[in-house]
Parts: sequence; structure tokens; C-alpha cells
Amino acid sequence: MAGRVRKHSASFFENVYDVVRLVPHGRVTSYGSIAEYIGLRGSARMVGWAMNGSHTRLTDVPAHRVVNRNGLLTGKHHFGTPNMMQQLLENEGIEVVNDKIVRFNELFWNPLKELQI
DNA sequence: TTGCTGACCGACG
DNA sequence: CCGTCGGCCAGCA
Repeated sequence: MAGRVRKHSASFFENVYDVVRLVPHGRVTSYGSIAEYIGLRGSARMVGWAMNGSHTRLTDVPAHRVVNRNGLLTGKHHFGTPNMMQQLLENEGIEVVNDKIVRFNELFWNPLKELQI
């Protein structure tokens, strides 16, 4: 089908970074929510993979504000030190216990809800 | 081109 | 509650 619309992934990284940049200070979101927002529901792993590339990119992406659906800091090992992600979060007033965000339900920032156009 | 991998998620037993 | 499995799709050897 020549007329089929392609979901150009050329800007896949930018789409992810753009959403992550919009996460407010002191709030957090999840990989799955970002994936769903950019139209790739079920591809949460792609978001995490994009985060991995955010380090080499010169973009200011608050990757520490992205956790998994349980509020668990699953990406902590991809920061400089194992505690870096937690420190960045605590620096924003977010409490973390056992690699899990306290009051995750209250701090959760859902792009689908907050950025509804 | 094929086959693996992955900072996830939901379903199932 | 816990482990396992399939789906998701962009890179890479």
C-alpha cells in the first residue's frame, strides 16, 4: 500500500526527549506512559532504550524523572553511580525508599492527562 | 537479511 | 505473592 501512513521514527528520540523535558520539577512519569503518548503503546522498552541514548546526546533530558510503572528506579544503573538517580530525585524533594518512589501515585505525571490537546 | 538484545508492561498459573 | 512468557520495535553484528 503506497498510501499507507508511516509512523516516522526518524524523530523517535526527539519525541521521547520532548515529553521527558516537559516533566515538571519534582514530578515523575513512566516509560509506558511516554510510549503511549507518542503513539507506541506497548513499546515502553523503546523509551528506556531512548533514555540510554540521552547520555550521548547533548540534550538536557531529566531521565531521572522516568521510572517504571511501579515507581521503581529501574534505570539507576545507567547513571554515573548507582545512587545518582536517587540523589537527583531527592534533590527535587522526591522521597525514595528501597529504590522506590514514595507517594508515587501523587507525584506521577501522566502526559496523556497533563498534555491533552 | 536474520537473529539477538533491551532503563517495560500485562497476562497467566 | 512470585516466576515466566509474549509482545513491542529500533539498533547492531
